[in-house]
Amino acid sequence: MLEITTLRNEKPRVLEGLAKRNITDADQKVAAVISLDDDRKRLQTELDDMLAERNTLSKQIGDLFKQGKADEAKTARERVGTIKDEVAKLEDQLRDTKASLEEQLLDLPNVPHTSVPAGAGEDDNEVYQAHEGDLPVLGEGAKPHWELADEYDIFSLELGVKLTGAGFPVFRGQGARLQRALITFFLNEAHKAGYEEFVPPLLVNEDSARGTGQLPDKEGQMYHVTKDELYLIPTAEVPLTNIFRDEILAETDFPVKITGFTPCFRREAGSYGAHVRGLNRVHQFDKVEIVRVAHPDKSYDDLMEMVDYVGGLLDALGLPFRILRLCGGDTGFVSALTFDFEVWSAAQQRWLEVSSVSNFETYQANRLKLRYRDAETGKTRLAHTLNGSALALPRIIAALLENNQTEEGIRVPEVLQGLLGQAMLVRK
RNA sequence: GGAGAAGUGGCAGAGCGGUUUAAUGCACCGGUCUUGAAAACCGACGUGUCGAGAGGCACCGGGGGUUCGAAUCCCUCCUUCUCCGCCA
Repeated sequence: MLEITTLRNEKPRVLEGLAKRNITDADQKVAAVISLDDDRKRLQTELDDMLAERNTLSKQIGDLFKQGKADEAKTARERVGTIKDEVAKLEDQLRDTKASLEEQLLDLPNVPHTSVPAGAGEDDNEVYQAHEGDLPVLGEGAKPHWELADEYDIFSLELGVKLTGAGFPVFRGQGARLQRALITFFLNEAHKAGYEEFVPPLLVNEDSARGTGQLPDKEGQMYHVTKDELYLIPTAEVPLTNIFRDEILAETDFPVKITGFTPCFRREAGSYGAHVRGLNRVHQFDKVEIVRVAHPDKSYDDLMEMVDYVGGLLDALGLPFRILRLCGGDTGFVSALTFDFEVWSAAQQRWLEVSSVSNFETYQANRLKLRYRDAETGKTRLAHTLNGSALALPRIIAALLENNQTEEGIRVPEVLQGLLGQAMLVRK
């Protein structure tokens, strides 16, 4: 959620930014928010004045009774009676105003960073860095990962259908161990890079889903356990970031760097066909996430550090990848700047997104009430939140299987060999 | 799942219808004293909101109600603790 003071004080920047998201009526929307906020202030002041008078009179009534002046007390009491009606009326108006204010504020996405290019969709994203090396060229008979999965007993989608439904892969044998090796590798690296590891709950309450912005907008994305009013997390970002909900940090607490491995659950009814075959898009997948809470002056340094870190992971795995700076039309609603990481999937001959690293500036923090105390002024200010996948497993596995297939078997990246206990995946 | 108790400022802990704008202690911060530190003393010491400011208003687990007036009474939900049951 954007801050109203930002809308008021930095309106040109806000409008310019929203234009990059192709929001045509941003001007009216911002004006409407400000006008509602004016109403809110006016109502608040009127209400406060009423309450102040009521408080004074109530105190007087007490005194008058003590002094035995019952008549005067009665007059005052009548006056309070009329105030009460006023108060009720004002409270209703204020509640309604606040509700529509919030509704309209939620309708505004984050203001993109100045470096975000304008653009309509994914075709307008900018290649920020290419780490492609020489894209691997596969020989005759190279197979996509879903065929390799059968041949090598890596995972089974059919079994997942039997147990649960479409989009729930069942990893087995060396595939299951490969998965575990990747998780361990990612967590070990995060630990080395100074991220504190958490094992968070996989179900969160409504407040948490609201805090990171999944609610009310993206309700359909999450599995909802209605009996207990809980949501299965679509990403570890939700529990990890909500750790800091309603917190006030000291400047000395920065930098906050945490990580966690969780399964992620996404309902998104995707399209069908080659795009979603195999592990390309599933309802449940494993991911290691890194989250940061940053000082506003430092958050973009932190973002670039995260980008370098994620790139390092892909280098270590020997996967060709590129980094995209998302354009305004493709940048997520709550993000100010997002870098997507895509690995080359050699058999499918296409790029697969494996990570998204974003700075949300104060957009999430405003929702979360995540603040820090400015050491100089002693005032509280909203902190910046950032997160990134490091990394999402299924597409990494897809690329590893495809890119590393040989006549003899599938080569395991060196950094995983010790964890897996084998240097090659072998046919069943 | 059943029975009982409790949720107050960073922590501890009073207050149980109107001198509470929440006592007091500890912690933290500033100062005096000191070569330095400790101790002692003085001061400041929650969050949000409206206001240029003075100051006002709201918040005592969440929500609702009673009352001229609620931290205090009532209802409801949540959480924690104790006991019982079930259980990896």
